[in-house]
Amino acid sequence: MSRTPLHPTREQIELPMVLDCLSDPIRLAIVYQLAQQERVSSELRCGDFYALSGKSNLAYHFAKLRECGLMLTRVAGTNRFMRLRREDLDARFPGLLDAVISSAAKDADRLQLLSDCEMVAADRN
Amino acid sequence: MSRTPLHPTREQIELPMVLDCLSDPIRLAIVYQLAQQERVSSELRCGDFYALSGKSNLAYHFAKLRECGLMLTRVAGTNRFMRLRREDLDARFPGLLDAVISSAAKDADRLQLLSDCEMVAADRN
DNA sequence: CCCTATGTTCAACGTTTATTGAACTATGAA
DNA sequence: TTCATAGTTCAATAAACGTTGAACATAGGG
Repeated sequence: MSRTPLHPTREQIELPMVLDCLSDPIRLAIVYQLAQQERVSSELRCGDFYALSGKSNLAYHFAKLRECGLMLTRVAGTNRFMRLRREDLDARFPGLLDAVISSAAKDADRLQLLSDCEMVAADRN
Repeated sequence: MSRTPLHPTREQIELPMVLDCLSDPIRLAIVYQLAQQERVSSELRCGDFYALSGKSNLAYHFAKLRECGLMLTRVAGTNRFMRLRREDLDARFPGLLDAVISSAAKDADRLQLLSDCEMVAADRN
């Protein structure tokens, strides 16, 4: 396991890659949940998303989210804590992330977004 | 040639499909150019985009843009006039289209966006 | 030390995607 | 009618994508 995964610099974040990353339902759900978590200013672990897919598939999506600059991974022991790159994204593409998040919230029932209770349930597991 | 291509209703427009559509550089350039054209409240023909790719490839991208609900095609003689579905998109995903357009404008040099002169040049051809 | 928990990496697979050129359709003009 | 123009459709190709399970790496707890 590499110590700290590579992330692009703020200027290296590209619009098409970000949009492509957000276009996958699982990745959109991950980003959405990370955005919800921002309000409590804490991070989430990979295992918090097992309700969405298997861990190997999640690792694949996490890598995509990191490579395109949407999220940041911090290694702590055997855990990886992740959070949105809110400041970088707002600087590069003002209003974009919020528009996507609130659009996703409007369609929460169509998109397989994890509710808070599902998150807690996955957490208990 | 079918008389009028099928378009999804406003409610059928899905966020992941829209984001995926916008994630392709050619389609993003098309949408960007259509957004510029909104200011003059006129439409654009398929041939106005020949600078971006060949016409068969453009027809493929136009179909994608229609199917995901981003644009509308009106048949007039041998021409097809296209415009953004601004009202529907703003109703479904408030602020999203504008955020994408202005983000694209900021990165105009990285993204292969057609400038106005290139549009005119392609038009003369 | 061994065992478990947490994630990543790899190979394999089937699917979808973007791109190309050729064939086709339909309209309008001469 | 004939010809040119504007776009679509089709078939073929190569590349990228998402998903799966097995193997691997690493850290912490007994």
